[in-house]
Amino acid sequence: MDETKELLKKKELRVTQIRCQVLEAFQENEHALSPQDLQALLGGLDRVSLYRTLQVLLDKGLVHKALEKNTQTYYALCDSDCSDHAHSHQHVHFTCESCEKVYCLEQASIQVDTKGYQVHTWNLNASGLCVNCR
Amino acid sequence: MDETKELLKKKELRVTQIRCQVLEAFQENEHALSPQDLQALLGGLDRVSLYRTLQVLLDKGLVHKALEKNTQTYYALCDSDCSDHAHSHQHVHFTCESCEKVYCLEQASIQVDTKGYQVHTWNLNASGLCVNCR
DNA sequence: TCCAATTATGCAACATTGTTGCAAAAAGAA
DNA sequence: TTCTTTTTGCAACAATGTTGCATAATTGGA
Repeated sequence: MDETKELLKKKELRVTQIRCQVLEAFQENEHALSPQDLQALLGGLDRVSLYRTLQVLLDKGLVHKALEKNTQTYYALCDSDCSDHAHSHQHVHFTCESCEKVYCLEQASIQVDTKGYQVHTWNLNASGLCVNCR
Repeated sequence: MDETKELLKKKELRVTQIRCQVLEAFQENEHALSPQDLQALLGGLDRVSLYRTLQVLLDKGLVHKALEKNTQTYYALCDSDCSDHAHSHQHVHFTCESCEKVYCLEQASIQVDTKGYQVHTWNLNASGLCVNCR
């Protein structure tokens, strides 16, 4: 059985074409994707269905919002241990200044000191040159 | 002379009502403001003029983009040493989960390790409880 | 395999955010 | 004040995202 089908069934979601297509697009691209990227990649699929698909994948913890940049929202696959609604935390998202792609660096580490503000979650947006462009 | 007028003259910008109003709004609020916040605070000013005003203040290094969140962009005043176009870097932006305000923590410090990606600039978005809400 | 119940999709219409062109108004200098 | 330059405000447009609803697809059970 397809990997995407298993992912969906594990989350008690119906297996539909658009959900498989979207998940496959994420699996085939190491960088984060916006709805606009997905429309370009997958051909002329319905905007509304795409937004609703992303919302479902968000709700079930299959993807997370990587970055909002220039009125576009970028999404990336979650790690397998990402539980519903408690995700999108402690991520480093990296935007390459050369190829403009957004990468989700799950393994990065960080130390913060925030002067009296009680931090629950954080999200680091870095930019520079990615592994391919440097 | 008003503080806002001095700020504008220092940057060789004309002193206009909307620019003073916007700068004063930032000075009177310790948290970051979106165009929508500014419209609410300052009454029914023209949307286009507001966007153009923010763009000018951005270009001249008087404000920077603090955060894009839920299709809204939040802006905050720059420090006095913020030079044109070379700003919005190395900031920590903190969203309070209780009052929803976005704060710009200029003084925070951070240490990052980003596995082979060459970081030029970064921007940390943290959330939790702010000084007033905790 | 077919049926029925449930869920998802696609379309139209709408809402919000942001942009562009251009004429009228305001700011600054002489 | 007067003239030049810049800014504002309006209209129209563009892009992103949302809602309602009828149609189509998925899934579990006969």
